[in-house]
Amino acid sequence: MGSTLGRRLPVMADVAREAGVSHQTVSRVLNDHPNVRSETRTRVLEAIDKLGYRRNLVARALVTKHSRTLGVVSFDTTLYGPASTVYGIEQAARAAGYFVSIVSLKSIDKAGVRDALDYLADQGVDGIVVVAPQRSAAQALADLPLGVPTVAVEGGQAGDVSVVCVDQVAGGRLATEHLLSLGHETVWHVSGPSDWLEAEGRVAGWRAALEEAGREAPRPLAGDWSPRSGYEAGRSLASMRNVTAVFVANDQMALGVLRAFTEQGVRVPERVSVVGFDDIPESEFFSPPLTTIRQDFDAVGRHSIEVLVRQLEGGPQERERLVVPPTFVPRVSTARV
Amino acid sequence: MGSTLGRRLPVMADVAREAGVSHQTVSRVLNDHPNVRSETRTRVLEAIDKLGYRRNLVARALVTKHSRTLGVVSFDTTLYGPASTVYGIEQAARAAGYFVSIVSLKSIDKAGVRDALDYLADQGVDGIVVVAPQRSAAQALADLPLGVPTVAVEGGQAGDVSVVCVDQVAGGRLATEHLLSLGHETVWHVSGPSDWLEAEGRVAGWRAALEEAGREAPRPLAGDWSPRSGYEAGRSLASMRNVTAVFVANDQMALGVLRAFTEQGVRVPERVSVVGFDDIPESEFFSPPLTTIRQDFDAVGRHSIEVLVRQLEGGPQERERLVVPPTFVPRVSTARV
DNA sequence: TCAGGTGTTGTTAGCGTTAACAAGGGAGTG
DNA sequence: CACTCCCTTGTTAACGCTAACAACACCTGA
Repeated sequence: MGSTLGRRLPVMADVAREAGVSHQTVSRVLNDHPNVRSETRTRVLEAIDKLGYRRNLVARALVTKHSRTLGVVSFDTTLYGPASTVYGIEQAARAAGYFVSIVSLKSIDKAGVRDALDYLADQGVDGIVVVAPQRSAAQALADLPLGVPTVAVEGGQAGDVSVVCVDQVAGGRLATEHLLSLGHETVWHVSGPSDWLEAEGRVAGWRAALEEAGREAPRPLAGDWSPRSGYEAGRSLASMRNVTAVFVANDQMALGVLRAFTEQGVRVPERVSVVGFDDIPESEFFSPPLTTIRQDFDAVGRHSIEVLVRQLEGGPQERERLVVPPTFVPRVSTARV
Repeated sequence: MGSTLGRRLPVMADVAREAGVSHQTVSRVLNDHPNVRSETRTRVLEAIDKLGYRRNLVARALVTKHSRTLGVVSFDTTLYGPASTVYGIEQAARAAGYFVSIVSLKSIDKAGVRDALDYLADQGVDGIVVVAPQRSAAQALADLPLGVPTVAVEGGQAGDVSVVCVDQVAGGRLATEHLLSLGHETVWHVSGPSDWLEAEGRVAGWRAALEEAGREAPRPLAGDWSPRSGYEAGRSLASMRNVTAVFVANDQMALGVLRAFTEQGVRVPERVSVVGFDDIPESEFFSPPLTTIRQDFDAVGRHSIEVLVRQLEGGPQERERLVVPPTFVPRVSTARV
């Protein structure tokens, strides 16, 4: 209403004049200050409504020193994991009354992370969530003397900041133990890129489970998370007669493995069992439907905001470390020997 | 480093004092004003460096009335399409010197879109990109008298705002004509939810291609983009002996269709040919690899920012409409009858 | 020599809000 | 009835920056 097409937008003073009070009283009404007579409050609210006034958050931020904006630094939000995490972050942040400003990096070298952090700090964000799944990113974070409260997601033992992550080692164990329990002699592994903490954790869990069972760990095949790299690993594995069980570090690569097996006439799960990781929405409809380890990305996103907001509003506390457990999702790509 | 742990951050006046100039001169240096003696400039830059000064963008925004922040409203950024589009938007925006503030909606009713737009306008964004793939969202946009320059992505004929989109009708044609050219009598269709403009465009293209070839269009099966809905459609289709060609409105549903066919012993492409839409990274590794229609989401994102920035920096022009053509990606899920 | 331009710098006044303090009026208490 | 206290409101001063204008030095040409 009160459209005032070409004219300037109403400011607090305009509302004050309209309501016959001082601008400070308007401010009090807007900020739910207790000591305002209810009749006055009503009058102010009516004036606000009449003029179509909206408070200027930039001016507010200037004086309060809080922008109510959180920054998010992430790597390739096209991937399911980061996308879901960022989604969870955004939802939780908005629910907590914060805006979210995003920086998606294409490469995660130290300089990239540093730039992103500077960039966001310049903008005046109140806090930052860094989705730092690579060793280099976590490292960069650890080295940075940042003036803004920060939380790392999937960030390993990242220096002095709080961390929220999924227990990758437990996930790797879960997958491997499941395969061993089906009677497989040993379990092969297609890993993620070695620079990634998640990849490393899964390898560690896989290795630990094998060791505990007194089995030899075969040399892992390295992938890069892409279906293609899984496909290539799958071709290698298909040619080895002694492979009966494979733990693949994510579902996309598992898809590639399945494809390679299909092409080579290696039947899953009859001849080889396959376990993936992530539980992307597609895996249930792979051929065959993929047994996998589910990561609750949404929970990770939400928790990261909880930790950050607690830090923001509760003053400077010591850093936290929150671990979200993965869950086992049995489907049909695994079977007894 | 001038770390000044407990102390307040340096402001322009501090730099001015350090360099022995006025704060306005510091401002001039920072804004690349031409009329500054190079010796003075050097002195100021040294002072900035020494004090570790960073300009306060909030204060700057208050006086310039530009926040150099763009808002993005999107629906479920967990899906590959929106995620890729938003990624393209973010990259392009940052390259153009803008921050990006994101709002991901869970539901796209009119109220949701309106709230998101208000929310961003409050924050003081300079412009907004709305990824509005649903009729209701586009409608909401059309009805809103918004004070901020706005661009719609996939927004149909959205009222008075500029639109950037992929030519869905052409995509539907491409898929259907391909199948007809392989000698199929007719082409069945698994569509997206009817509220989605993209779904509607694909149906229209499919129908047009069939009509032009003088073929009867079978009743389309409605899905909701999810693999599961594709799976269910696939089960229906598998039971019909006269089905030889199916155009599925996205790759995820196509995966479900393939799965259902596999379960029912319907061989692809020997008995039925299947074409998808989107070209997600996984489709190349489906069983069989999926023939599909590729959407260049990245380009869409980039273009939307180009249009928006042009509008922002070039003053008020008339609205534009930019259409990105889809491309055909032949793989092995389609064959001659 | 002086008028007029040009390049460089400084001064002042906001931008729209909240914080801090001041002030006025009515109720409660001795 | 005087005094205090609290509730309500107003006044003034920041927040850190840019815009607009003023001022001064220097150079040019008549």
